[in-house]
Amino acid sequence: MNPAARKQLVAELLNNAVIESQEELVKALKKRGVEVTQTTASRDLLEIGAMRGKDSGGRFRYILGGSVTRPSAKSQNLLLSVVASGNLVVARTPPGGAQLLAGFIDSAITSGDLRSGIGSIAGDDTVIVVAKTATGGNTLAKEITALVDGEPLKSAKAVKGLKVMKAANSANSANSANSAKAAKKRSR
Amino acid sequence: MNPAARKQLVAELLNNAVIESQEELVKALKKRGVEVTQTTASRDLLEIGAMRGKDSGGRFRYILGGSVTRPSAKSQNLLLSVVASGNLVVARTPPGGAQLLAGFIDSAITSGDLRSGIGSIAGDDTVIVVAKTATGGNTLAKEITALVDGEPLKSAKAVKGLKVMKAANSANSANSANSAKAAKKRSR
DNA sequence: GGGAGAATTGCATAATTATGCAGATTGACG
DNA sequence: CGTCAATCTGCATAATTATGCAATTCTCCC
Repeated sequence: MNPAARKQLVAELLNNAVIESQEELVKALKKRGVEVTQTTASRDLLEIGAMRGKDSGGRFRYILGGSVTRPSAKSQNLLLSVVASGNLVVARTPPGGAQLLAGFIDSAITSGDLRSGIGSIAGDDTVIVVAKTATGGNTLAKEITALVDGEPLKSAKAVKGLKVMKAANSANSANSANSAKAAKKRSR
Repeated sequence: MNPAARKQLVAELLNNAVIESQEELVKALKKRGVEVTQTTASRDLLEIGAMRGKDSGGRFRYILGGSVTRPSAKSQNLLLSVVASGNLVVARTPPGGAQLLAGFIDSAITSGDLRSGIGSIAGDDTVIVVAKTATGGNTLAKEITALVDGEPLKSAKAVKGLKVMKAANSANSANSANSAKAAKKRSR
């Protein structure tokens, strides 16, 4: 059997069965009439981008990972998804991109480009934006999407009396410490 | 150093640097004042669901896995309490464990295991999870509890007011202070 | 305070995976 | 057909990772 076809078979096996080790892969291949050693199994797995880890059941397993690379440039794919619920919007970013997006959103709020938002708080890859009204999440989500997509939402009218939300006045001490850390990172 | 905090640090390292081997992880941790052996590094990586493979450049690399692999939150006592308020859920973890739990929750949301949640945000020992519907906090709290641990945790009960997060007791406060100090050293 | 039991960690080592090297196989070309 | 170059494969072994076990530390709880 030629190597390309064998790799294809390995990929199918990984998707349709639990392969816990290379020795197990060797056996699975043998059962299908393909005899190779652990050496070749190792090479095949590396070449098709398989990865090994433990699944939810605590067992080892090889899987075919997607892209191994993590985005480092946060300019293009900064906003991965936007979902609204009630007065909140949850925006997703690549790991580490939340602070940047939050700053962008805060800036838009201050400038009046995001009229229905009153502030945001960022973690590592998630930003929560608070809408002005109790049911304003949907509208806000659309505004954020449009804004990041480059739609000009320009408005010279500043929102009055609104301020970037800080959790420092929260009743919870631990949470305020967390938020303080996040806020510090957002210096601009 | 607290194991949960160390695991969070490991997760950050994996996201922000190329870690090619466990020995390299040991060195990276040492540079940040955390001294452990390869044994502990191996266990940490398995418990946070890291996987090893080759990236596009042909180098080995550990990454945090996606849907197939997930952290064993239960065995780590990662989830201390869950309370709901309106469309929000507040989950508490040991100091430094919030990022880890949030990753676990986000993974569950992405994979569809947490259907009533849309996203989470983490501080140091607190995670806020947003429910899909305006009153979905209660349901979400139950789902989170069931997901992390087959049986309900102690006092995983929803409350109505916003004063849901009780301040940590004295012992925990000390730990939180230490953890906050450690967190300050971390770059992100 | 102090004892019981759980959790954490490192050592030594088992288990597993990766790789240098040499031989085998294939395909192109004169 | 013979030769060369490239690819593929397995063996032996290096490199790396996982784990049993005992020692230590932490957590309750009385």
